[in-house]
Amino acid sequence: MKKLLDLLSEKMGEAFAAAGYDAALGRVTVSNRPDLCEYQCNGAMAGAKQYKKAPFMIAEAVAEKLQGSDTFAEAVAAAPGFLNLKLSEGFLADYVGGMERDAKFGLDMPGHPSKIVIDYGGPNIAKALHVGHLRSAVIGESIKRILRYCGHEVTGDVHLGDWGLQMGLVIAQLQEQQPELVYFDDKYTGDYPAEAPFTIAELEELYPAASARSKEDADFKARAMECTFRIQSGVRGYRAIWQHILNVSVADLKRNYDGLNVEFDLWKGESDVQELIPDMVDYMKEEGYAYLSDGALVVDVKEETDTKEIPPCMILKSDGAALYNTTDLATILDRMNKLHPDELIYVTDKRQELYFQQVFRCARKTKLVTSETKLQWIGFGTMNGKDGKPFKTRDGGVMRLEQLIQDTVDEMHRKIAENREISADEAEKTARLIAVAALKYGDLSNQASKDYMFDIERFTSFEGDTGPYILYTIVRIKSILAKYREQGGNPAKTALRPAENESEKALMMQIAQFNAVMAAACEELAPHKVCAYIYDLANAFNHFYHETKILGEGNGARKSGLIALLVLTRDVLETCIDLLGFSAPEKM
RNA sequence: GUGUCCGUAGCUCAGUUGGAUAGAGCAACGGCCUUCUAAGCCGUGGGUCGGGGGUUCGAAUCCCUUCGGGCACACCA
Repeated sequence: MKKLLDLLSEKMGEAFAAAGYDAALGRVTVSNRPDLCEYQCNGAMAGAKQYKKAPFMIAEAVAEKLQGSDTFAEAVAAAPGFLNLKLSEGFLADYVGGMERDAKFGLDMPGHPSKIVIDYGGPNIAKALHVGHLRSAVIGESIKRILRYCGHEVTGDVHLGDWGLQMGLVIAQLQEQQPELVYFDDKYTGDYPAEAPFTIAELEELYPAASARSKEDADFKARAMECTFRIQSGVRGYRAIWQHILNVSVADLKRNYDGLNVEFDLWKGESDVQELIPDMVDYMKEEGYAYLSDGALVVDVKEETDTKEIPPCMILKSDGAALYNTTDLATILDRMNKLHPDELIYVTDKRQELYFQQVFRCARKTKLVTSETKLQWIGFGTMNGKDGKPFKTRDGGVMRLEQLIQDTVDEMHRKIAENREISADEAEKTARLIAVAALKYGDLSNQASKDYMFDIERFTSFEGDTGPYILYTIVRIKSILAKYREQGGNPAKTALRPAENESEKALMMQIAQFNAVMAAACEELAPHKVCAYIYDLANAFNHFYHETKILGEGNGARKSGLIALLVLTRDVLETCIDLLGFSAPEKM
């Protein structure tokens, strides 16, 4: 379906043309003066100079052409040259009715869907997820869902940090604590146990201990590097223990991401592309892209138009070792070979902007990607505490993500329990659902690129622009529909009718924005636009709800029309929150 | 130093890509439940859009300048 504003602009353009002016002037926007009109067109003012006429004259002439229109119930010229518009209720009902019958509420699917790989999450194995991982997961997941909803073919990859010195450190520390483990016996030739010799909790203890120790104990650091070398050169005991670490970590990561409704299609990591590196490096050398600079192998990525110095992209360190860039480039190569994507999207901390600029330029220059491949990077800001500085625990440490979620669930649980009577089991489930909504909405309602302030009090509040408020609105609708069914009604057999009061019309107009908002959110990879939209929609609904008796409506046809509007509102809201990555309970 | 992003109500944030009187929420104050969830709704107060110039019929939005802050600037990821 055409977007409502495009449709209105077309009609307006026809009126401009009929009055002898350029149809392109007929662009219609939502009114910024709701007291005066519903929609407006400012084209008369824009065209005044071109036609050397007073804008008001143009507006009047155009308004004249719109009299008797079946689209606009009202079209009047206002000084100095605005065209103030009100929609015909019948036209609006037809439009919204069209949405109702469409599986995607009037959102057009692309002629050629894009094949997209989105890289987000980026956890390290053997380390607990912390609050820094929250944004990548939440934003990436939402963007993935939005792109998918808009008709693209999207693959989400978690891109594990499962290679390098961090692995060696963990294993060196384990060897220190349990030297008797069979994995460390070079003479052992039998099978290794299927069961890991540690739990996730024990595993998470190893890295901090090893990291601290390596800073003061040179011998230990040397052993860690030796361990790293052994894993990387495939010594079987070390590979076996590494595999255990991977398995135990991934199982725990899945559990954590599950709790946040975050799902990855691929659980690939840095380790998966290591074997591609030697050939890739050779290729870059042979083709003359890479050269030695201060001992390191680099590819120049400067461009004429740069306003600042862009350092070259480093491929190998001066000691010949690969680094993050190398792995990321090899990953691009791997994805291009296996998935043939049209587009690659990365969701990372915004501090990595320059880094990704280098990697992208390098990938393009060295033809790892085609000239058509779209490379997009989305940098997100820091989650700050109430003091405006990066979020920390009370004692200044890094908070585990699990803890943050649990705190939010507890807070939610407390609020639910004090206001409503529900069973303990129900309360726990509902608290978790609302907590996830509170966290995600609190994050996603901000522009991703900006820092934002994490405030558990505010996010878990049922008042204002919050996740819980959105859920509450949905639950309210569900509650009415449930009662309607109890009374013998069937919401599926209802039909929309033209609005009969202002708040009902306002609700319908808000619903009608859906496809435009979704297209913009998809185009700009901007979940916060979906948040802003459902907040407006929830407000429009609550206003309508307050003014309109629904179940008490005596006129059967009208009641049926109202129920149909409720169903549509609920469906649009639930579709949107699903794209944000959370869901609503039946009751709360 | 270079580059980049940001500065909007006491606080947290929007601002439809240049339009009318700059909007929400929180906090404060006042009103609305015998009626579909009052976790709601309605209303009041609160602003030289960091400052200064410019472009334009018209600027929070575009350009210049200045102040203040965040971040990044090849062998970490």
